[in-house]
Amino acid sequence: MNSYQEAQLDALGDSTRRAIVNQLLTGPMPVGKLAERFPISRPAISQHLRVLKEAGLVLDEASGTRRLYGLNPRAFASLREYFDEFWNQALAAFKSTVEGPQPGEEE
Amino acid sequence: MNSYQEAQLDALGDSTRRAIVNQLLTGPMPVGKLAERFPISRPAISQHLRVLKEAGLVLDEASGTRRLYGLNPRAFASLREYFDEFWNQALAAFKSTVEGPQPGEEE
DNA sequence: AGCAATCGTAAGATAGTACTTACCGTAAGT
DNA sequence: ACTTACGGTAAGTACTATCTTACGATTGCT
Repeated sequence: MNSYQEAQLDALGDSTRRAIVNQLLTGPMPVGKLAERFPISRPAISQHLRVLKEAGLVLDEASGTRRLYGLNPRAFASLREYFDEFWNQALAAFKSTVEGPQPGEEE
Repeated sequence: MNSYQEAQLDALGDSTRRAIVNQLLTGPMPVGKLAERFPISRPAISQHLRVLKEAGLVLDEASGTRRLYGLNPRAFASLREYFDEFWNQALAAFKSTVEGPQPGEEE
């Protein structure tokens, strides 16, 4: 029900950002190191990281001239709960269909 | 790890499609009825439904001249498991950071 | 202080995606 | 058979987001 998931799902709607997140699964990483593993430029990675950060999916920490980015476990716990709840409701909606579909209900 | 989630997250990366999914949470609905509740045209809804269907998030069933669309509970169960697994790994990556961050590990 | 390394941001170009209008096919009703 | 209702598809347009290049700011090193 929360509106946080809106931004999170928007952020995960891009395959490059999902790849970044997967890369961070091995542990925090500075921007440059991260960009080396992708065929796109470092600023592009930086922009993606901003989106992920605004969505709360990643956390950043300055470390000298570098900046480490890592996953935010709480965000993924939140998403898990979201789909847990969603699955329950979807199942209920589905079952009510099988038992008695009322397609032509008026507004 | 499955590639199914790729298409599913792509599909859920659009706010209109998320709104459609939320609408279907109350039960299956024909396309026209669904389109009435949105400020965009029926073909637009139809196109969104195609994306959702290809991602396996919704199921459709012909009913006379109408076509009922409903949520696919299995897809959301799959997403829930995905984030469950993901959360575990993210947590592990996060903990290993706190205990001993190795930022300058060479490629 | 000067230099090198790392990263964020701005501006512009490119590509992708969503939307509309128009059209066609199919099913039900008269 | 004709008409109406419903929905999918095609083509074209508009918008949004992604990417690149260029620049500036901050930190650490000598």
